[in-house]
Amino acid sequence: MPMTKKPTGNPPGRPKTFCEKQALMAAMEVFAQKGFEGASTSDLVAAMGISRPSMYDTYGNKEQLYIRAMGVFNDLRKAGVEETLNAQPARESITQLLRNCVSNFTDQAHGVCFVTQAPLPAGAVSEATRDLSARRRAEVEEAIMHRLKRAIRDGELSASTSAAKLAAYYAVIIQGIALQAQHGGTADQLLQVVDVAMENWPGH
Amino acid sequence: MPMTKKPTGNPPGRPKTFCEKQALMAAMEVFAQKGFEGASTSDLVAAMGISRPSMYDTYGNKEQLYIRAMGVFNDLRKAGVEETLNAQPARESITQLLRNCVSNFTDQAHGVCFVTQAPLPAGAVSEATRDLSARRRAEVEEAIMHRLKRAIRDGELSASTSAAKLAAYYAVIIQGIALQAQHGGTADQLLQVVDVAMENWPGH
DNA sequence: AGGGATTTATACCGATTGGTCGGAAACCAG
DNA sequence: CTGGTTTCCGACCAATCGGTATAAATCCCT
Repeated sequence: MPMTKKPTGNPPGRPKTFCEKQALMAAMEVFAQKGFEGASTSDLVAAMGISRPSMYDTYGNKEQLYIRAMGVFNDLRKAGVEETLNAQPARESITQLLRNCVSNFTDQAHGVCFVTQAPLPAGAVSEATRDLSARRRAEVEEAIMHRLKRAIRDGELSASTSAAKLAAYYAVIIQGIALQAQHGGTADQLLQVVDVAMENWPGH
Repeated sequence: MPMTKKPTGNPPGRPKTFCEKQALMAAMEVFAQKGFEGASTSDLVAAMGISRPSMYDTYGNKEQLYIRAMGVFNDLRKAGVEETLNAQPARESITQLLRNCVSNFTDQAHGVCFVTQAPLPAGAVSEATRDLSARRRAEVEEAIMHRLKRAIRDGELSASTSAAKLAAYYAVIIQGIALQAQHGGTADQLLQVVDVAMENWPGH
């Protein structure tokens, strides 16, 4: 009986020399700071530590890489938002959410272009990607709305409160904070804005 | 006595065949809709109806053209804001200002990139231009603050009101409305946000 | 008519963009 | 070893970017 080598179970072919998820995180940071058009493929592959053809082999093209990166960004963001929203009573948790936005968005290293970036330059990206971007961005507003509805069910807010209106309001505040932070607004200034914004919590 | 022709008073050389201000308005619209990087020189000269060298001869380069266009945009905007702010009592005029922002920013043709555009891509533009952009953008907040201070002097608002904090708050609301509008928010939704935002006018 | 001044626009520049080709290199199974 | 399969990456591609050189065209004034 001839001896046969035990199969390793490894996939055939030359193995990858980099971690796909790790490279994706690096790409996400570049996109988050420079935006879709501002991030060149050269920027991206340099940050990812791989060659340009490797990027194209692995992720397809720049737009698909952006979609993946945006997915990671929004997954992380959504998880953080929901954790914040559920850690305390409604009013306190939303206050904390806004404060977290201030510190995140005024943190140079954070990168906020996935939040502020305009409808990805109309011609530069497919319509499907723009839709996806809009849908994912709306998740934060939805999370706030769900939290408000729960607060109404729990009796924290009166049943006459419009959760949708209030959620849209806080979403606008968050976007405004993000934009103002990118334009040079300081954390101190924006925390005061948060105070003002929370003064009209239903029931004074 | 020889007859001498009467001088026309016109400048020497071939006369311009286009109106500088008109071309500048066209450039402003392109920048307002596409942003600095998104607007290529080809886009610009096409909209301006002139050749590329004419643009460079007249305005210098793309960045200086942007500065001029931003100047026009902010002059017009500031004038409109101040007119709105002074037409009525403080609370009503600020309500109107926010509503005007909603209709302007949700109007496809208006173009809002001078408002939302991030700190002009760090490398693409000189530091001086970024500073100028930040300074001019702050004018709206200043106009609101002056209006609030006047309201305090006039007794419309209590002397304990912080005009600076409140102005920063409304500025954030405006930026948030601009961004949300660019991301697909409708006028109806944003008008409701304006209602909520105005509910915390000092003194209920 | 002719000289000086200025604007015109075609045609071009080097640099950078997103994207690809094709061969060398590294793994598997037999 | 051999052949099949996959990844790796230097070199290249056409297109576009912001910006310019050049020469014809058009005006003023004498």
